[in-house]
Amino acid sequence: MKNVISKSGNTKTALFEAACLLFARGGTPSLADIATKAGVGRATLHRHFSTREHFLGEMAIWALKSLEQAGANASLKAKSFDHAFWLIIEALIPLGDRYHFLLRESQTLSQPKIKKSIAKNDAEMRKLIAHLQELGVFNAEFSPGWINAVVDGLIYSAWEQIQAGDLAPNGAGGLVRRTLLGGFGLNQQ
Amino acid sequence: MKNVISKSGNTKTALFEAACLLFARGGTPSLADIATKAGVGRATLHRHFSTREHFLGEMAIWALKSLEQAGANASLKAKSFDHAFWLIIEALIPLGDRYHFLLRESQTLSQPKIKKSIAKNDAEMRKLIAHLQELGVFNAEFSPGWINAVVDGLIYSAWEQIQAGDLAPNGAGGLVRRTLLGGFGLNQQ
DNA sequence: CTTAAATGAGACATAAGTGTCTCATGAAAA
DNA sequence: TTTTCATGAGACACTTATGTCTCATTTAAG
Repeated sequence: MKNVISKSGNTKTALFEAACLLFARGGTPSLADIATKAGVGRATLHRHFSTREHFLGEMAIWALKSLEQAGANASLKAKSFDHAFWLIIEALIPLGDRYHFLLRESQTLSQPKIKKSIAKNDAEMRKLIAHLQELGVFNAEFSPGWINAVVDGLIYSAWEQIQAGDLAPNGAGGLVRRTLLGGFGLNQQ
Repeated sequence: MKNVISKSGNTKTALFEAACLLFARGGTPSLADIATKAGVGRATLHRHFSTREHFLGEMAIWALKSLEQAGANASLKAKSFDHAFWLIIEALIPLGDRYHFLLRESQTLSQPKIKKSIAKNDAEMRKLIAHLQELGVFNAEFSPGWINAVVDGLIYSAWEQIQAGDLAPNGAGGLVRRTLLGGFGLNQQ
C-alpha cells in the first residue's frame, strides 16, 4: 500500500502554493498559469481537480487547515494569552499569501462550509483580542473588529515586504508587534 | 457644441466606480458584470473602450488623477506637513476602493506610464513620511517604506469597514490617526 | 418639433480558458 | 526486471468572455 504522503500530495501542495503566489500578484490566474508555475502539466491538474471551482475549493480548505495548524502549534507553546497572540502572528506572517487568499479570493467561492470556518476563526481572533483588551494589553478604546482588520493587513504587508526583500523574515514578528502596540508616534498621547 | 461634462463622461465614471466596487469584492469581474453594475449596456462600454485592457488602462488613469486631485486639495488646506499628511489620509479613505484598485489590480496592466506615476506618488508619500520622522511626528526607528505600507493598508481597511457599516465615515480619519500614532498598546514602551 | 447623439438589445464571430481524452514517458513499487 | 501509477503533451470539444455590428429607442441639443 502506497505511502499517503505521496507525490500526489506533493503535486497538490505545489499547485496550491503556486496559486497563492499568483493570486498575491493580483488578477485571476488561469489553471494553465498555475500548473506552469507549479511545474506540472495542466492535464495533471485536471486529473486531481475536476473543475476550477473544485481546485479553488480544495485550495481554500488546504489554506484554512494549514493556517489553523500554524495557529494551534503557536498556541501550544504559549505561556499566556498575550504570548499566544504574538506567537500566532509570527506563525502567520510566512503564510501571508495563503492567509490573503483565504480572506480575499476564496470569498468569491460558493462554499458555505469554508466561509463558516473563516468566520469562526475570525470570531476567535476577535475574542482573543477582546480578552487582551481586558488584560490591558490592548487599548479597549478600539473595537476588536478594527484591531483584527489591522492585524490582518499587517500580516500581509509584512509578508509582501519579505517577499520583496525589503524586510528580514526574522525581524518581521517584532516589527508587527511594535507597530501594533506603539504605533509610529513618539509618545504623543 | 455640447457641454464636455456630458452624459458620456457620466457613463465612463459610472463604469469606473462600478468596476472599483466589483474589484474590491475580489476576483476579476467581466466587462458584462461591470456594465450591469454601472447600469449601462455592454455595447455602450464597448463604444467607449475598444478592449478590456483599454478600459482598465483608462480606469487606472482616472483613479490616479482623482486620487492625486484629492491629495492635492487636501495639501492646499494644510497649515503644516503634519496637517497635510492627516488631511491626505482623510481624503483618501472614501476613495479606498479605487486606491486599492490602483495599487493592486492595475499592476497587472502593461502600462509603464501608470506604473511610473504610481511609483512617483509612492515615493512622494514615503518622502513626506521621512520628513515627518525628521520633525518628530513619526518614529524614525521604522522605515518609511514600512510606515507607507501600513498606511495603505489602514486606508483600505477603514474603507472596507465603512462599506460594511462597521465604522462611521466621519470618525474614520481620527481612528486611522490614533492607530498610526499610538497603536493599540497602553503606553507600554 | 426636428435632428443629432448616446444608448440598449441582441446576434454573430473570435479569442481565451476550461474540461476531456489518448498516447507516450518516467518514476516508483512489487 | 516487470508492473503499476503518476505525469506530460497535445488535440479536441465546450464554455465563457470579448469584440463587432446593426437596428431600434431614448435623450439631449438646436
